[in-house]
Amino acid sequence: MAEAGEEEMASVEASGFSDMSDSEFLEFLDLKDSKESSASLSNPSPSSEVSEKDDKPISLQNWKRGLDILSPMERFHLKYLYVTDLSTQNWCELQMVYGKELPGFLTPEKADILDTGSSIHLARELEHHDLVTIPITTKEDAWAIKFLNILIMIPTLQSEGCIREFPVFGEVEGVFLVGVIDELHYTAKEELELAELKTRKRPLLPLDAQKKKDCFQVSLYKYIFDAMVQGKVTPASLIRHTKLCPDKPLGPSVLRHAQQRGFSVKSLGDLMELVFLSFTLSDLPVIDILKIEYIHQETATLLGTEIVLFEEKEVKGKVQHYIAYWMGHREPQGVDVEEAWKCRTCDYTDICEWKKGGGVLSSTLKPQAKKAK
DNA sequence: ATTGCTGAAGGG
Repeated sequence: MAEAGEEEMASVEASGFSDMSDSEFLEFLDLKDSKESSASLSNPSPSSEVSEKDDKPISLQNWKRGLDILSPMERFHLKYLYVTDLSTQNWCELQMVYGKELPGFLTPEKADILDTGSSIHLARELEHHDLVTIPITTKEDAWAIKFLNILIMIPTLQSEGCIREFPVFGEVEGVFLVGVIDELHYTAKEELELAELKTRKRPLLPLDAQKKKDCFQVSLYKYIFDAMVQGKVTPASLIRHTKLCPDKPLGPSVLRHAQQRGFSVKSLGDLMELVFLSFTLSDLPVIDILKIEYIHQETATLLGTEIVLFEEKEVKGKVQHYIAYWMGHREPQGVDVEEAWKCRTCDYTDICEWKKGGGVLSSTLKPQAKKAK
């Protein structure tokens, strides 16, 4: 697309996962699982290999499935969550679950609003730096690009004072979270400020519920970012959660690009170490200020600004509650009655079992959550 | 493959 000039920073974009839509696995009632389990139950061979090791024999895994229903993390085949998974969970947990089960199920009107929002964000990003498209084939390549972006962006923040679309990741309350910070910059008072832009279809201030969700989102970013600069996010933790292969060869286009940027790396593991060092040795502060700006999509008028008070214990408590669902320790919940107005604009209102049950999950919806031990 | 895999965020 565009080449990087001398002072210009080019953020790198990966391409190559375009076939993802094929894997729209609809495991709504997961009939397949019950079949498998009965088959493997009649084939018991547990005594010899029943161990607490990571490498459980396949038969044991199936056997376990039959007795115990999978947690949502397992059922959706997820190794990690996005920050926005948790913030949409804050809006309505059940809506988020339906969104995972029926991906791409949105009214055209809503999709339009989202698209407009994306375009505005992209335009802002392009004001700041160019994008370079790099073909990739593996997830290791994709993460390598993410790491290269970080390696370029940290010094840029320190020298130019502003970066956009900064990737963050780390373990939070036992689950690995991945996200992208809209903007980081230093203020006149040398404070590090996170700025999140939210665009709105109608020129109105957001409701409290909207603000609450957005505040939670930026709080999560700070939570993760701070952990990164404090050296708490290690390559080992990253590898354990994402199951990335640090020694798998990187694609030629990725290697070429890394060299172009002056990084003499040969593997993903090398890049991880560099990123870890860059985070811990760059004198990056923790985030001082969390700011959200709401603008009108059509006119770009500023509708309001929120400065978010970061309350670590509260954020932590919320995350624990949300993660409990993902780990299968509790059932998903819909909104409280006083927030039932949210159902009016929900795309899943017709099928929602919470709504039908008037505030309890009807038993027909899904497998019961796994009991907490 | 008796299996595997993930641009994140995009608003309400």
